[in-house]
Amino acid sequence: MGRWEPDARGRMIRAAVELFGERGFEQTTAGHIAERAGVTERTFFRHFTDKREVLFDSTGAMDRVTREAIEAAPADLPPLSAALVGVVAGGDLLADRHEHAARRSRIIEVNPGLRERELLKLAGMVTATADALRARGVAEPAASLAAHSAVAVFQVAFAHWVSAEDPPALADCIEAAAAVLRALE
Amino acid sequence: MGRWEPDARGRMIRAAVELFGERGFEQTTAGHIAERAGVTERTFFRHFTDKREVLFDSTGAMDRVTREAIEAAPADLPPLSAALVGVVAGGDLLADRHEHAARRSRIIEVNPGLRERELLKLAGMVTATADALRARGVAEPAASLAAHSAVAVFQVAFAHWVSAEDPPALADCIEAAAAVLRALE
DNA sequence: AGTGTCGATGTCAGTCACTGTCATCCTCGG
DNA sequence: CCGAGGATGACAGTGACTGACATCGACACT
Repeated sequence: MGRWEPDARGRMIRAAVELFGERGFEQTTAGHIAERAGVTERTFFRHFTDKREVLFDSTGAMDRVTREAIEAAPADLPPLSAALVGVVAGGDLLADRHEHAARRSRIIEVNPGLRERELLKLAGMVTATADALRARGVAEPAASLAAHSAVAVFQVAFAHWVSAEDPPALADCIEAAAAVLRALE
Repeated sequence: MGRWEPDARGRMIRAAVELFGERGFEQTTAGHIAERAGVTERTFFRHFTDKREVLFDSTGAMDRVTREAIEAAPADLPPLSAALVGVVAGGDLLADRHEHAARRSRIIEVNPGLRERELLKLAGMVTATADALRARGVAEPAASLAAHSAVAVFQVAFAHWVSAEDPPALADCIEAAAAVLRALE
């Protein structure tokens, strides 16, 4: 690996979060981030496909965990329940970092471009969930609809969790939202 | 309005769809579109906030129609049903333009940036729907969840409708998807 | 030690999306 | 005939992102 300072990627992520918090996303250039991280702008773009992506580095892991949890769920669990098991497992990756999640959400919230990217990541979660459901034999369009519903539950629960002063358990937020969804007519 | 050729906006939209179809989105510069439309690049950006936006000019109208349909729906209709009335009404704006919708979708489908923008527009539809539901007295998080569900139904139904060789009625696709959603466990 | 491969980085030049600014030009009302 | 206003053209500038090429240092192999 490194003959230079190690963990260049991590340094860039931290630098970016700091700078976005200090001066805002748009006022921060890729060069600023690179400079604070002690690398070149070119290196920044070798690690992240775009300037936004630096805030979404862990979404791949969430997709994977979600998928695996659904695969591991009891075979007789109905589609929506299985999908919810998945998003709960994915949410667990954030559960103990409420502070960090809140700071990050505050940055994303105020920037349309970043919200757009977040939606793309959520769409990726929908795809992962639907794939995993199909792998258990759930047919279309039930798989996609269950996946969309579960991720919607996640979104609503996450938004509530993040904005809460006294952080409840994310899993509880998800369960509560799921209960409301099931009660819908 | 115009002392120059009228309908500059419409010309740019048509030019853009043509060029995106001919050479692809990324290979088409804003200058190309402007040139074919007989205007300046600067003028293009006066009409559209971004290069992508030229493909999403009618989404504002869909949001409005969706909102109005929900307002006009019977007061005793439960949240999800009311939301579905909304997206059906919104879908009606596209119902008789299957060919155009299909061509547009083909362009969007293959470009991550355009899919991202589409997701933002769908998120706008969720917001419009949730707002309209709250205006009828539906509380949170039920309003958001019903809105998300209805738009998910719309997405799934629209995707099926667009990819169908022999175009069925979009409203029927939506109803069918809604039935599957309600049968979920 | 000597050497060569290889992955990660630096350097540089270039394209294109997008913006601010200012002059210009119809179109309409007076 | 004249002035205000809206839309456009012309132009310069910033910043995101990319491609090509040189470099450096760890590691393996000899």
